[in-house]
Amino acid sequence: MRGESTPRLREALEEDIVAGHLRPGQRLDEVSLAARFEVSRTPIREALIQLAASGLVEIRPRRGAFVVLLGPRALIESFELMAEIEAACGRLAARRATPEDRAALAAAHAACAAAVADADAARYYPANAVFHQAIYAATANRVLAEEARRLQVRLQPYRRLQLRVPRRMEASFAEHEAILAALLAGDGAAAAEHLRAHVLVQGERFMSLLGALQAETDADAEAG
Amino acid sequence: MRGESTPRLREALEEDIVAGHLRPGQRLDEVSLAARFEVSRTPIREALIQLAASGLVEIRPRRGAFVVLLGPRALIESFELMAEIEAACGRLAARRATPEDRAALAAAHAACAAAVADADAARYYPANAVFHQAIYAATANRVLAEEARRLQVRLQPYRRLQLRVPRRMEASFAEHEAILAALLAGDGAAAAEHLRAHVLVQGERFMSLLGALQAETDADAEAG
DNA sequence: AGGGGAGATCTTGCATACATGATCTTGACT
DNA sequence: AGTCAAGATCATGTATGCAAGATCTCCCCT
Repeated sequence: MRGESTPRLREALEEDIVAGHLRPGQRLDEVSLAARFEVSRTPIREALIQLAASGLVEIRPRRGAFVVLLGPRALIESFELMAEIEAACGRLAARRATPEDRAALAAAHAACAAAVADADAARYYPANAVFHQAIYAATANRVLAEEARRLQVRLQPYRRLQLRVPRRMEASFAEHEAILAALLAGDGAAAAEHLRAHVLVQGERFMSLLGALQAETDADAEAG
Repeated sequence: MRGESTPRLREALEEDIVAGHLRPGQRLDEVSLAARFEVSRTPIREALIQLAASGLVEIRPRRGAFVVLLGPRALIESFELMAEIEAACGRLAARRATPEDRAALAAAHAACAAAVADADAARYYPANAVFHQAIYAATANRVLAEEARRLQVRLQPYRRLQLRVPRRMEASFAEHEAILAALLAGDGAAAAEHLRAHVLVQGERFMSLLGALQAETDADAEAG
């Protein structure tokens, strides 16, 4: 067997979780996964441990591994942390962005604009992620950028639901405009504030959506 | 063998690294560790993977595990990230600290004061860590607090060297006074600024210390 | 004498085996 | 009929075995 199957497994599982193929709360059985990927339990276990460390999976001793299901409180707190991290990125990026960084930011913003023009939400969300990653890169701080990226991945499974929030895409894009302007103007404080608000409002809208979905689910449960 | 040896191993290794028993850059041989802890390689491997995820260890494929040795650039970036995280903690803690949180902050500060009065650096540094953790706790955001704690642990092996910076303890304590005052006054912006500066200055002093030590080592190498 | 390469040795990465704790099933009792 | 307990069943946690890559050594060649 050629080596290095663990990284492949980790990426495949991460992809499945982030893409929503594996739902939050779902149990991840080592034996089934081993069968599915045609490897032994050992590399599966190692991949699961890594995913647990990155916050996508929770391992309960002797009980198994589960796709992390963030409760309302943990979700709020995670969005708050994300808001602070992104604000920090904005502060630093505004001061340090190189001409290349600025070009990348503008290009990512343009990609978002194209998606908005086509009202193509399925294209907007990846473009949005790229825009944010361009901000991380412009901080010239890889440790910070990596931290931001990890949090982004961790929240990805929940962001997907936002596709259902009406007119969220247009609102998000308008916020991006203000963020980009502040960044290009080198105004760190403004960029930080716009980013903080941008992420927090996402979190809030998401939470209210979650409440609506929960009510819906409860109603279904009663009806059924 | 009764189960659950991996968490114990992880903590023991983390302790050894943070306490400086295992030096940055040192190789961690699975077989030796297994012999030392009287377990098989399997739980050792799993503990190492977890430590790699928390940033204390680096695993190079097919090459083995090494205690992470942050280069100058990564160190600067890590301190910068820490400064931003702590600033965020300060902002939120100033607004949200409960009476219990305030009491804990005051108590931690008093412990620092006692160590300063006795000029006892060995006691000051743990007390300092407790003070900062009290700030994290006061944010009422466990996700953020956990993130801060993880970074604190990650930088711990390097902070130890600061014991050698002259009058650093007094300077640190003076900065704590300003931080505590802002927190108790509910002034989030001031608390954030004081904390950011506090951590950044730590990082800067640390880096210059590192430069001095490096020069010393080089001189020794030439002399030897 | 120094550098490079072939073979030996060692370590990691993965597979498999086994034991213990968790879960599920079944049956008895209230 | 419902509940609880004991046994069966199963999954996890750990140990051990094995193959392949990395490192080290030593010798040959320039």
